[in-house]
Amino acid sequence: MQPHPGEAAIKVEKEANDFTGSSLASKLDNSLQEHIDVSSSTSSSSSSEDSSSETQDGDDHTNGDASKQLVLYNPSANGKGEIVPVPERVQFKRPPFGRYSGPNMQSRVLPSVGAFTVQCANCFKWRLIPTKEKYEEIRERVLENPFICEKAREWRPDISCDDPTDISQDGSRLWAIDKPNIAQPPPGWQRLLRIRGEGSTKFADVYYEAPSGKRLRSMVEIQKYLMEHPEYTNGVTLSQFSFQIPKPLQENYVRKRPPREKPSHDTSKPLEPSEVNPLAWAGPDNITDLQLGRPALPPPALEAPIYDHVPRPAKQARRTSKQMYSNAISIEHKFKADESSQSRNST
DNA sequence: GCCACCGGTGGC
DNA sequence: GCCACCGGTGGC
Repeated sequence: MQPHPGEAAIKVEKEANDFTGSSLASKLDNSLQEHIDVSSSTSSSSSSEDSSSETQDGDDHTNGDASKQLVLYNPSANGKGEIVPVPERVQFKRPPFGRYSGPNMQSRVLPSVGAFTVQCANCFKWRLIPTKEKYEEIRERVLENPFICEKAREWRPDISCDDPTDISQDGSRLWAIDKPNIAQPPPGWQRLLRIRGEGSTKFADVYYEAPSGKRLRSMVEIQKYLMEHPEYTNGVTLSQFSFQIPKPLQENYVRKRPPREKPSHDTSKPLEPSEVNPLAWAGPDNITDLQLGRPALPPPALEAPIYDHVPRPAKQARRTSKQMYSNAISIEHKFKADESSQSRNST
């Protein structure tokens, strides 16, 4: 398969009302959505906003009621007012598979999150956020304090809702919806998001890098670390950490878990025809919850489900007796977002 | 030996 | 289905 070269990415989007505290969700009926845009590789000069006809969907109202959305953006060098979406298209040659691409593949996979974007609550256009820090700051309060274009004046003096969107979901990137209101990491700490490759069992991983450089991957580890390092604990509390990961818009980006072992092979209840829903077969379950308020993406997503049996050659021996379902998509892109490389330059 | 990354489980 | 957690492993 050979997806289009310049389109390793996709936009991801979905309601954010599924983050744990559903309380929040309920309170904002206009689901906010954040997006994470991971630049993938490949060509395409993803100009910041090709409002080309391609997929005119990310821009404006990606979602009728989407009010705020965030996308991850890698500020690369500039980070000032200049917004270069997807700066580093690390020309990595798409490793066959993640890290198994051989010794010389530059740095593993791809860096990381390509851009941080937030959708204006008023005009619905996307505004690239210059730095991860700024993005985190905005994200921390999106719910109570929706983002609007005017706020971008902080780094782009003349920006307004009249300006075209900074970036559109043109299929050149992978988009993911971030969770709202995630606390900013404590001073000295970094919250890192690593996007996994397509077909993995999870979309991403969050790590916190402590002031000491130690990386922690769960609340349990954080807690333990804090206890063992009182020197970094000044006012740091667990509430400042969140391991919530964004959701990819691309359906099937993440491999689904096979149904759990049914305990009792239940045959007791014959299915009613209606339950079977003979028509259902046609319904690829994509689309489902991402109603973008528009016809659906021209889907790069459609090329996803390819059931070839090449489940990422990883730790093969690791399988239990369950089967291996693999809908490993032949991924075209193996990117990895990486914020760790981001330098702060906002303030 | 370390660690980044991936897989998978258990609980809800 | 999602989330939290963490074991294992390959690569360095």
